[in-house]
Amino acid sequence: MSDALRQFKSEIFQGLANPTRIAIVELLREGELPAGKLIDKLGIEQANASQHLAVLRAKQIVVSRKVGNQVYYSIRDRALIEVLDILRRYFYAQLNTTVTMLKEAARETPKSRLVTRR
Amino acid sequence: MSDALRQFKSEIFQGLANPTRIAIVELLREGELPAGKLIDKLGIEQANASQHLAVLRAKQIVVSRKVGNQVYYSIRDRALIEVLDILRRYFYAQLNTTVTMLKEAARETPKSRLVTRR
DNA sequence: CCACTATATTCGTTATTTCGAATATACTAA
DNA sequence: TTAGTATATTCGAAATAACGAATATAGTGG
Repeated sequence: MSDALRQFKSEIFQGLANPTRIAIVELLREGELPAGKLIDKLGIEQANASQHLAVLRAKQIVVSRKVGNQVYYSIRDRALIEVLDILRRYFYAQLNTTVTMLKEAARETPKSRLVTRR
Repeated sequence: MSDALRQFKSEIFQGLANPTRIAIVELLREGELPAGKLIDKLGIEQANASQHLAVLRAKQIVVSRKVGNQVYYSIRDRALIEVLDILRRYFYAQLNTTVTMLKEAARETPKSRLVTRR
């Protein structure tokens, strides 16, 4: 695969590599919202929200349009929602795996060993 | 959605937010490889590759198993490959959009204006 | 034991990200 | 014009990431 494509992918990931920005994308899942609404729901500083929105714009994850005084944001491509959905499933799959492993470990290992081991 | 899930997602994205690490994941797409093979194909410093592998392990993106002298890496969950595929399609979709927009702009705007604008 | 190979970790440096505070810009309404 | 609201940008500090050089660890075969 080309370097350009790898670069592009890593920039998308970088754009989403922050819990606040994920929250923003998820708030936009149902459609566009003005920046002010986002700030209210996120409960963070206005400047900070605006900075995160700038990152999302720079990485082409969202687009904005101005309406009078306000700026409406929306997700540029539904593919990104799909990505988040995949990761949600992935998260729960991993959770199950972890829990299963813990249960097995508990069954196989006498309690006394659990305490003193290593 | 829960904070924990958002945190988890952002950590996955952080894990993939680097072209070298994307290259690693793509090299592992067809199955496991020992670290040495990865280093050869990536053409980077051994220490650097090992550091990136440590990040991928920490974010639970890959798993490793030791066989004698070597450490074999593989992708923990195919879902991540799916994510990369979605982004590949997304990349080309965006490319098309951009090209189309450039073409339209060129048609609508006389050449003289393209030079002097702003 | 020693020497060798494969991989990981630590360290120091430089670059990037994140945040809040302050400031700037753009729009509306009077 | 001025005042007010919505949003963006700049600045400086603290935290985090990335890299190569050096070193450490674990495994294999004499």
